[in-house]
Amino acid sequence: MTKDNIREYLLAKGRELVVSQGAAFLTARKLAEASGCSVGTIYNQFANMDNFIMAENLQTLDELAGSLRKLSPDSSAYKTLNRYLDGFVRFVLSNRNLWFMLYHFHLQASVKKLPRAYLRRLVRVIEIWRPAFEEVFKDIRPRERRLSMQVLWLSLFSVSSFLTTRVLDDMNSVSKKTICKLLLNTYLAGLTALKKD
Amino acid sequence: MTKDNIREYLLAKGRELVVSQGAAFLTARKLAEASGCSVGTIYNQFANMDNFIMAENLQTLDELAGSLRKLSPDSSAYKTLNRYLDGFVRFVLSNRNLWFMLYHFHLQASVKKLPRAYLRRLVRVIEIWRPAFEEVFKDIRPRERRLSMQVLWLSLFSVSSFLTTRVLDDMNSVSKKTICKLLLNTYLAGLTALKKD
DNA sequence: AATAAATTTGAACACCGTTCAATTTTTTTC
DNA sequence: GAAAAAAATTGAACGGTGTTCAAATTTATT
Repeated sequence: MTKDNIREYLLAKGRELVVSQGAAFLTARKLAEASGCSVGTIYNQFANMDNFIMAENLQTLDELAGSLRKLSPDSSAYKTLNRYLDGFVRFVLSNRNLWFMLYHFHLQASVKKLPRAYLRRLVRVIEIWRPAFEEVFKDIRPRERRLSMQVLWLSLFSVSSFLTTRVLDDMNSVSKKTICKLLLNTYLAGLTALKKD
Repeated sequence: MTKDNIREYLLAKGRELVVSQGAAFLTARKLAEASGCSVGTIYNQFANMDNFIMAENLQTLDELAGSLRKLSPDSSAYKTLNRYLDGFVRFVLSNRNLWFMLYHFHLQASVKKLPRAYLRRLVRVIEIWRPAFEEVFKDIRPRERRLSMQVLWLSLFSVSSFLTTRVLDDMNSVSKKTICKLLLNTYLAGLTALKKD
């Protein structure tokens, strides 16, 4: 822990805490203790804890993007979209605590305006889907296609908050992945049907 | 404020605070001051603040259900579904702070199991849509129809969290209502298309 | 070695939910 | 109506939270 990477060190330690103990465990004092410094040092690196959490969340979104980018295209653009969905669901389920924190903060902070950096990351994730999406719906007008894509992503992103919790287990007998696949493919089928008019 | 309706009085005052100042303003001490009692009295009526917030949320869900039930059917079941959506969006937008608290708590508490009373209210809202939904998709097998209905409701409910915030304003040029209508109708079109196979 | 700059520290502040012995109010009994 | 018993209310106190900032320490410069 040299002085030029304290920031990264704190982020790494904070990530550990969230992964192992949950987002609620991430407090200034606990982070300080885990990192072997005082609370003041944290506030030297980050304006406040919300900013720290935001920095963690940016990392999480970057990891998601990296994870999705690693996926190779399937035989059809349609199948590729499903592959991205699989990757998305898998990422959320294997990073439950991090994703929960992301969403929790998202909701908390979004009362005000969301930071540009955060919105940029969200857009970046959409951009990964876009080529496949555009190929499947190349005969839809760009404006509408763009909107449809955003609404689809918004739906999946919204529903993903429930993937980190037990709610869906109580309400439904099918798996979380099945729910997401049903949502995706019904929506895509709807777009396909509507474009024929 | 007689002793047999302290509970209701506290809930009413709490509601006022949330509506006018936001969910973050609802603390034990502020509620006590606004209600003209001490914090102890609140804890006499509610085991903890989470339970209090839950009680508020149950009220909110009941109000939503009441508001939807007031809507008369449209000329077709399909249009009726859209009417319910309108009512839902309108309710959320005109009760932003209450809905935000509902969702915020939902997420917070759902790390554990959600209370039966809460799940019952959610089911109650779905039940309002069901007749219209079943009429539109009467030739889908009951099992799949039920699942599709739940996934649709889950999507709308999830997305609704964003209706209370400014996120959608930043990402999109269209109105929030348009987004929800697009989601609903594309999904319904998808179901219609898929059932023909 | 002495000075200057930068960094780290952690007690202190104002909040938060929550508890519970002591007080006040209400009810019951005589 | 007075006295005793039961019930309800109170609010200081506890341990926790984010955050601040003067003082101590470390690092860099002269």
